[in-house]
Amino acid sequence: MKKEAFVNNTTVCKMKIRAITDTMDLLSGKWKFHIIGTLLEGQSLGFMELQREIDGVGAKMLSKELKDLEMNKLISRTVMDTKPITVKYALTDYGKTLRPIIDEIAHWGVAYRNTITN
Amino acid sequence: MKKEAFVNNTTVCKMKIRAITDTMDLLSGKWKFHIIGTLLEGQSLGFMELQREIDGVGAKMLSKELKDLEMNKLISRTVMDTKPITVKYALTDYGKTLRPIIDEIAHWGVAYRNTITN
DNA sequence: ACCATAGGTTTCCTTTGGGAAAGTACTTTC
DNA sequence: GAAAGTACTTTCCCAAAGGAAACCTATGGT
Repeated sequence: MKKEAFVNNTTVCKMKIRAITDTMDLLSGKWKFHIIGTLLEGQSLGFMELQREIDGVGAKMLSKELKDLEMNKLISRTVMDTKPITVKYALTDYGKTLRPIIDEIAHWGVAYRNTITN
Repeated sequence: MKKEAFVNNTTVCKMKIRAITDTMDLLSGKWKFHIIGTLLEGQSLGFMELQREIDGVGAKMLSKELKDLEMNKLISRTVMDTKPITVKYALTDYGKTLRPIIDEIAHWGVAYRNTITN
């Protein structure tokens, strides 16, 4: 008798696994959590503002990650009719639903730091 | 006057950003969420069991990710005195504290799928 | 002897991620 | 008219991630 998966073999678990994969696909990369985290605090920020806020990010990566997030409808990109031209990035209502995830992760990270430093 | 970061420049925000970085460092890689998610369901599993449960993971990556997680005290590795030798992996109490994160991510992923398919 | 099982490690290879710097285009300020 | 600011894109390059397959040790079954 050949052995097969059993724990993850229920419909519920398969859904859960797929859900985790889906979410992490959207949020993969070094900067997405930082961008979303920053936009959760800052409401609406320009490109250069974001680059200043997010320590270490280069223009290329920021540009690319913003595009990814925009494609997935998590953030909006609005070109303002100002001189010089400015662009503002903000979370969509949909993107804002990520707050619980970000908060859980931040919360865990704080607790983690307290644990290892004691 | 040189422009500087302001949104992320408070002590609270710096802590939050660092916390997110910390957490994601521990959980980076393609398989860690899957391993933890599976162990949250399965309690205690052997190497081959994990490989069967986690669709697509190769022995090398599984081995490496398990080592990473063990080093960070998120899982335990126990060699059993059986013949043939077996090893069981389980979440530590500390690793179990990741459940809210995993659950939030899974929950969001399910909602996400419902959104895009409508 | 031969195969299957458990639990890996090692080698080789390809793909992806990511950074630095330069280039584009337009506008305002000195 | 030169510099500097906004908002990128493009190119070039390197390092890290990840997969496939072979290999290793050991035991038990037929």
